[in-house]
Amino acid sequence: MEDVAHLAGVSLKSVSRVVNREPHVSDTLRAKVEAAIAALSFVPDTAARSLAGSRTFIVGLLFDNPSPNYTMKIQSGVYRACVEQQYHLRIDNIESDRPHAEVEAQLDAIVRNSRCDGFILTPPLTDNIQVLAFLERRNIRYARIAPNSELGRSPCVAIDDAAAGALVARRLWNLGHRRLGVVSGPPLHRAGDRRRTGFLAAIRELDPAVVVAEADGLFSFESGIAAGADLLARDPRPTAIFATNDDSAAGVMVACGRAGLRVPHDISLCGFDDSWVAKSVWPYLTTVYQPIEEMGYVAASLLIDRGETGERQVMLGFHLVERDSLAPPS
Amino acid sequence: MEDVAHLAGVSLKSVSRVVNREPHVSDTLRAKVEAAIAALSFVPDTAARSLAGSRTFIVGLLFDNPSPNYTMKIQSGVYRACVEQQYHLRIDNIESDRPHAEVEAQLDAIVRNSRCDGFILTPPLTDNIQVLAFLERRNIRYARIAPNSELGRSPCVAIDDAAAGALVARRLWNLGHRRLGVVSGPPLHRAGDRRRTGFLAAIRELDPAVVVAEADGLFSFESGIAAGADLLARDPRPTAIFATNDDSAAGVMVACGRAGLRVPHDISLCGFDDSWVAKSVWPYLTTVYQPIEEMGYVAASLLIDRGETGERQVMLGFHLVERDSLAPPS
DNA sequence: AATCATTCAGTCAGCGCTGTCAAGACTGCG
DNA sequence: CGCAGTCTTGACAGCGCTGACTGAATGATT
Repeated sequence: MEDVAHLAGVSLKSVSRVVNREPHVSDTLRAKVEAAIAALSFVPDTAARSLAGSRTFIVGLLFDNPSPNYTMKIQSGVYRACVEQQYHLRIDNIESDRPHAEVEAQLDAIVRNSRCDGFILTPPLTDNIQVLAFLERRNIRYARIAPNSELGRSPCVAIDDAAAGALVARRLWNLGHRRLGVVSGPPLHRAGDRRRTGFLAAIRELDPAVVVAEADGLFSFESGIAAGADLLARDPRPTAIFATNDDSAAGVMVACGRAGLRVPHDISLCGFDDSWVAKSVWPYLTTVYQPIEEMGYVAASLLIDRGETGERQVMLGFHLVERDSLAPPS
Repeated sequence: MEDVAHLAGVSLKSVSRVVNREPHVSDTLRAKVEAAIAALSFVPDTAARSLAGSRTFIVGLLFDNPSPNYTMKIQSGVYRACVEQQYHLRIDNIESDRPHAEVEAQLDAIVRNSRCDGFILTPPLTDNIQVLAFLERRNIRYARIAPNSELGRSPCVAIDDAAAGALVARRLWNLGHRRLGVVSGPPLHRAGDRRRTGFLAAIRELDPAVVVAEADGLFSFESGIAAGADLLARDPRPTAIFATNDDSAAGVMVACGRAGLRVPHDISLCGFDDSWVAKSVWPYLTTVYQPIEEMGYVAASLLIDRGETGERQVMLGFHLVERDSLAPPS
C-alpha cells in the first residue's frame, strides 16, 4: 500500500479511503490512486484489514445435514456474491440435532474462531430459534434462506412455496386431471408443507368437490417409493401425482414402474426443486425450478450490503420446468 | 493473549510458544499456560496470526465443474481436517476449460487475494499441468486428489482404480458371468480408464478367450442410457455390465428397463463411486465404494502437516458395496 | 467582513500476534 | 572448577492496514 501511496503522491490514508470507497474524496485524488493501484495491481491484505478495522471481509455459511445438491447450489451463489464484493467465504457445519448445550458450544467455537462479518443460515438452521437467539445475543448479523417464520427478524430470501404448489395444481388441472395425489414432506419442513397446502387450496378453488389423495413422504427416494405405492393402491387411482420434492418424485416413479404403470402415459408426475435427480430418472421429471443458487447470492448480498439498500425480505421467482413426466389423462 | 500471559505469570511470547507447539518449552510452563488458556477459553486471532507470522491458517480448496455429490464429500473431508488442526477452509472455483491466459488470471486473482498456506486440487484440476506449474512458480504448496500422472510431484491421495476394476471383474466372474460388458468414462478421465483396463486385465487373466463388450460412456446418466442400449443389442447379449461410474450405471439400468430386462434377474449391473445415485434407483445399485470424504481429509492433512510426517503419496482402500443389482446369470 | 459548517487530506497510534535477538539457567567435559 | 555449548525464557519491533484526530481550504450564512 505504501508503494501505491508513493506512486500516486498521496498519503497512506488516502489510499485507504479510495480502497474503502469512503466519502469526501476528490475525483482527482481518486483517479490518481486508482491509476496507481492498477499499475501495481495492488490487492489489500485481508488479514491486516480485519486486524486493524472492524470488518473481517468474511461471510460464514452455516450448514446442517447437507443435502449435497442443495448445499452446493447455495454455496456457489454465496460464493459468487463474495467474489464480486471482495469478500471471502467460510464454510461451517453445525449439527443442530444435538442437545441444546452442545449446539451452543459448536456455535460458540465457530464465532470465536472466525470472527465473521455475518452468517448465512440455510434450512433447517434457518428456523432454529436457538441459533437465531444465540447470534442475536452476540450481536452478530445473519441472513436466512427460505425461513418459515418471523420473516422480519432478519434479512431473508425465499420463494412463495404456496404459490408454487398452486401453479402445479393448475397445470395438472388444465391438462385434464381430476383424480390427484400429493406426497408430503417431513412433518417439520414448513416450506414443503406450504407447497402441499398451496396445491390443495388451488384445487379446492377450482372444484371444491375434488378430493386429493394424500400420502406421507420424507423427501427421500425410499419414502417416495412407499408413498407412491400407497397412492397407486387408492380407488380410484390418481391420474396425476405431485411429489413435493424431486427425490420423492423419483421414488414415486419407481413405484409406478413396479405397478406396471408408464409415466406419463398412464400417470403424470410432477416434482419440486429441479434438482439433479430430475434428470437422473427416465422419463425426465417435470418439476418446479426454484432459484437456489440465486437465493445464496441474494442472501450474501443482503448480508454484505449491511442494510444500506432497502429490501430486507426478498421473494424470488420460480417456474415450472416442463420435461417428460406430464401428459393428459389417458 | 495478554490476559493469558498475565494469569499464567509468563511472557506473551511464551504463550505464543505453547499455542504454536514450539520446541524448548518446559513442561511446567506449558502446563501453566494451558491452564490459563482453558480458564479464559482463549482462542488466538487468526487475522493477527497471519499478519504477524508467515502462515495464514487457511487452506484453499480449488474446484472445477462441481459434480455436487463428489464436491460436497471432498469438501466435508477437508473441512473435518481443518477443524481438527484449527485451520480455516476457503473455497474457490476455477473454470479450467477457458483459454490459457484466462485460467492464469483466475489463479492469480485467487492467490493474491487469499494468501492460503496451500491448495487442494480436485480432478480435473489435479492433472492440469498449467495449474501445477503456476503454483510451483509461485512457490505455493498443494496437495492433489486422485491424480493420474506424476504422483511424485506433490503430496497426493488416491485409490488404486485398476485394482478396483479387477475386483468387480472377479466378483462378476465368480457369480458365473461369462458374457460381460463395460461402459467407459470420458476419454480424458484417466481414473475411469484405469477402472476399465483393470477390469479387462482381470478378465483376460481369468480366461483369455472371453471377449468383453465395450461401449463408450461419458459418466453421465444420458450417456449411460445410450451405452446400455448399445451393449444390450450385442449378440450374444452380456449377462453382466460394469459401468465405470454410478451415473452411467443408472442410465444402463433405464436401458435395461426399456428393453424389458429386469435387474438383477435378467442382467447384473455394477456401478462405481457409491454416490448418491446408487440409492436413487431401483433396485439399489451394487457399486464400488471409494472413500471420497476420506480423500479430502487426507489431502488436507498432508497439506497442513507440511511434510513433517513421511508419507507423501497415500493410497486409500475401496470395497464393493453389495446391494441389489447383482445375481448369477439366469 | 467575520463566523461557522463542511469537505478534503494527512498524521499517528495500535489492532493481536510472531520472528529475532539476547540473556539467564543449566549441562557436560577437560 | 571454569568454559563452551545447549535449553529455556523474555523484550521488543513490526506485519499492513484503519479509526480517531487534526488542520487547511472552501463555501454558506449572518
